[in-house]
Amino acid sequence: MTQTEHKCMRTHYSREITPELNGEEIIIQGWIHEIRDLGGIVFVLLRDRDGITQVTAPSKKVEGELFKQIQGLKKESVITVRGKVQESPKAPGGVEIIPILVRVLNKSKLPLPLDTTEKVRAEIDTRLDSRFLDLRKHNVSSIFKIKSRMLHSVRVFLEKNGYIEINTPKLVASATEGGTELFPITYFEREAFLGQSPQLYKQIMMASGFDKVYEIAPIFRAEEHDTLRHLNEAISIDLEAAFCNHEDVMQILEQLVSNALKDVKKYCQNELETLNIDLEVPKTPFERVDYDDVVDLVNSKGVPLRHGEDLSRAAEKAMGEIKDGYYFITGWPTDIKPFYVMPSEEDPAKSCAFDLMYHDLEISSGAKRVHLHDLLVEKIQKQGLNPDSFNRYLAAFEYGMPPHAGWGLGAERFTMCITGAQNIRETVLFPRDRRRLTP
RNA sequence: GCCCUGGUGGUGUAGGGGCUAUCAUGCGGGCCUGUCGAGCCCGCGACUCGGGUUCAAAUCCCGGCCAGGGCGCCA
Repeated sequence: MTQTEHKCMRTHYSREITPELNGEEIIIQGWIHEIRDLGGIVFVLLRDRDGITQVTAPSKKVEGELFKQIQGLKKESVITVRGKVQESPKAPGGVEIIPILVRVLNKSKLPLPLDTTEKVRAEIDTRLDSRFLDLRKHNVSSIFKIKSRMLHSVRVFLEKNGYIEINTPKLVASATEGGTELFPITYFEREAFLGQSPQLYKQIMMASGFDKVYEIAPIFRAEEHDTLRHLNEAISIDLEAAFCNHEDVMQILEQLVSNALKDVKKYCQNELETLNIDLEVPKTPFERVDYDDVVDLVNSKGVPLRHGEDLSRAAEKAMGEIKDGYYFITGWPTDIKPFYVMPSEEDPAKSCAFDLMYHDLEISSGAKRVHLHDLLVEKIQKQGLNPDSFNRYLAAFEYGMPPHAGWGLGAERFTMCITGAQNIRETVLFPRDRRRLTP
């Protein structure tokens, strides 16, 4: 094989081959999905990233050497096929390729660690071990094409709305932010940690004059949770806006969600079809449910929830039974929210924090932040944390910090909502959970 | 971290003190000119690891590891 044969010679993807191309000579490239050798005629199903094309080799129409070569092909080998498009009602999709030349670019080891045709379903663990093979299945790759489009849509939407994309450090010194467990790492002669959230950094950016910022980046949480909706490494879509309150950023959030769904519906028709999903684009504004009412609603379902408690899993499920689609929970008690959340002016026991829910899943939480230095110090102390370890953060509040608000949206959880995935691991190429660190 | 369940060919499973360990798919070989979960024939390939009970353990008991489900935790 010469060097030039390595470059992409493909003229068409499977999806582009229509009966109108009848008689044309084309080149397709991909993997051998299946071979059906009937003796005098061989069917080779060639799979590329969007679809499958049938290559049909009748012994009468295909010369002896080539016919023999085709009979000897193996599953999941990578091949290039030059051939003539043949319109045929007997072929899947009404078209097939009569081969003129077949070149094997690389063979696959057999047997395969999992069945790419899904005659035998593999478990998620087996699939993740051989993720590259798992992703050859269109129903698996569709999830990631949708995730890609969603993230693209989010970026376009935020840029259009004047947001500046920022990058904050993932190697951090402080473990004093409170809350979640952090992953400790060695930073030369010191201990450092992997960032749990860009929260403090994006707030510091509010004192920079950028006004509106967002970041799409990984967050790391060392919690030993082992559920279908938690990861130890996830992608967070974070946003912070100055001269805004919680109502303003809730509006941005609901518009962003609705817009992303609209774009996915528009640009991912094939993927949605593959996944058998009829995507509904929700109308804005989303319903707002006050925390006080949530307590009553949950209790009315027979699930115990005391005022002042965070939602248990049972409480979330109860809400999922009552509410459909996307909705906000507002008016959270100040006591169960972090120090940087602004208490409500009318009733300081209530906060300006909100969660965005989809059925029984929390996909985003945000708030109007505390922008007053002294109040922030007071709140840090109240939570049993040491203000000294927040020096660099607090300094930003001493030289003209505007009022601001923001939120974080879990990219994987949002992808679950769009694709209907029941396991968050389905929405990450290489998930990191309590047990899995490879591949 | 807690509770429950499980670990059998490459994959997905049946069985549950003594069997030649079930079936499907796969893989290898053969037949077959319209397959599309192709079909038919022949063959290949497995009891998670360590200890214990027993004449005998894949099966029962204990522990490890791993997995599935649920919960907790998740500023």
